[in-house]
Amino acid sequence: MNDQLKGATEVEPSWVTVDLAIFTVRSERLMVLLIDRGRQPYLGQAALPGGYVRKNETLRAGALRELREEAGIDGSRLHLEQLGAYGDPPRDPRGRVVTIAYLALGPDLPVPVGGTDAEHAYWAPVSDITSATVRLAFDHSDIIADALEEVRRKLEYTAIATAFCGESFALSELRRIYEVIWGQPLDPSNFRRKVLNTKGFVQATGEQRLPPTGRPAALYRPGEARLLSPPLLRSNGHGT
Amino acid sequence: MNDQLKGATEVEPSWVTVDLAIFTVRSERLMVLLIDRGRQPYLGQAALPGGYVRKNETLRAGALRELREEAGIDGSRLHLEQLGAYGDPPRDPRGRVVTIAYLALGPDLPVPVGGTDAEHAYWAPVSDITSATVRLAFDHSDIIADALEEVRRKLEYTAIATAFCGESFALSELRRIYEVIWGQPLDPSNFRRKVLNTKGFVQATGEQRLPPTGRPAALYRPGEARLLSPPLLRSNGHGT
DNA sequence: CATCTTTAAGTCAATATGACCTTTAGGGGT
DNA sequence: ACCCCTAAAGGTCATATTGACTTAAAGATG
Repeated sequence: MNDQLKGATEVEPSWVTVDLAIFTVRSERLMVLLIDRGRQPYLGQAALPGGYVRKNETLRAGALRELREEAGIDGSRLHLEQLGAYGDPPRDPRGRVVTIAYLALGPDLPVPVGGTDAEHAYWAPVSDITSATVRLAFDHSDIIADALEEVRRKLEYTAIATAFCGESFALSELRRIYEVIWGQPLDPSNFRRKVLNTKGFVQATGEQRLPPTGRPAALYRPGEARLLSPPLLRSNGHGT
Repeated sequence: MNDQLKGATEVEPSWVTVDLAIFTVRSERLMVLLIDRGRQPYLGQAALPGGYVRKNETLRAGALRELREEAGIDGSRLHLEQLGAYGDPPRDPRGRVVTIAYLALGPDLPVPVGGTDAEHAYWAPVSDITSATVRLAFDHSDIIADALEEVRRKLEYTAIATAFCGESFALSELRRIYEVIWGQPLDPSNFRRKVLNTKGFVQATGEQRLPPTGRPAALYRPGEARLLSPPLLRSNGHGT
């Protein structure tokens, strides 16, 4: 935004991209959408979907476009927030590349269809990346690690967990989101009490759903609250 | 990071800058460091310090350099974190400008000396900007508003408040930080109990300080904890 | 209609919080 | 020396929240 140094010798033009960490919960695991790169560098290696920001396009619009183009996902119903900028030292003779990472959260999304290119898009367990089982292109492993930390913390003091659920959901589904992402079981009764006592977290639809077995569950939809106060904390301390 | 679209018609080179929202507490008010712009655009108007990121320089290093060059502040003792990327639609024929905003927090810093250019640097009350009393260049008012929100929230669940204090401080000084930034009084006794019972928040130095009047205050230094759990919440709800 | 499973609701001790009060340790004035 | 003022330090107590646990309710199955 400032132009004080424009034209100074050390200044160079840059390329700005957006990369997307798209999270969902599938089969009891937190998954992230990956693509296999169809070109250099890192040809054939797994990476986050993303691409160059176009002229006259806001960063957010670019993220939404990539979401659609590379993952075949309509972003209008997803939670989408900016994670931050990653601008490691240049590795391309054409100039520096700075990527703006976006975090997208959605309900158990359909297996993505192939993107615009011949790139294969698929869900991978986040644990495979954080445990370094899968090695990603660029610094995408770092981005996913940051995204995971962000999600874990935000589950505590915001209502984003509902972004992983569909239009309506049972409290046990919402609780499963927490359990999967935090990697720890929660007491069903205490969770229910906490969620229902937090004004605006969820809103009863009045409908019910029959589980495969057991008592019918009341259904809820996301409430208007964005922040939870007091927050829903993990039992053991999460810091020092 | 991704190169899928490099060379496509809609892609353009960009200019990457860093802008700094440097906060401190002076005379019972939260202040932000501003400069009066010495060139176009927005000549003469107030703006955040910042500038172009140089070749082979990390974003963080660029922020630290600008901190030193434009504000005369040694950033090694400040809290410095990335706030996010701001990439409004291009307004410059040479291409898009994306700025990476950084948030810096420090103790009552000396009145900054003039920067490298003839630009005048000075502290301005944040309230003057959020109340639109002072109009800033670019979208810097938005950045400051976001920074303020970030700081207010982080006071709750992190130990960043100590970043506003010096090497050692009395609990009343730490409390004043909260009161000034949250804009609400806190019960001294309850605040003390909370801070001292939160392991790792502060650490007693064993020394004392004589206030202008009243009983000597024990001094503390920042603890090792980065996160507070449970958090130190504002009394009234802060969102719905 | 007994049983299984899951949701829903209740109990109770431990902990944390908010509001408020008392004591302590200085300095200043008389 | 003594009293008063101020702010720090420490304590009380009712209330709210949490964690661990128990009990009741509503379906499906055989």
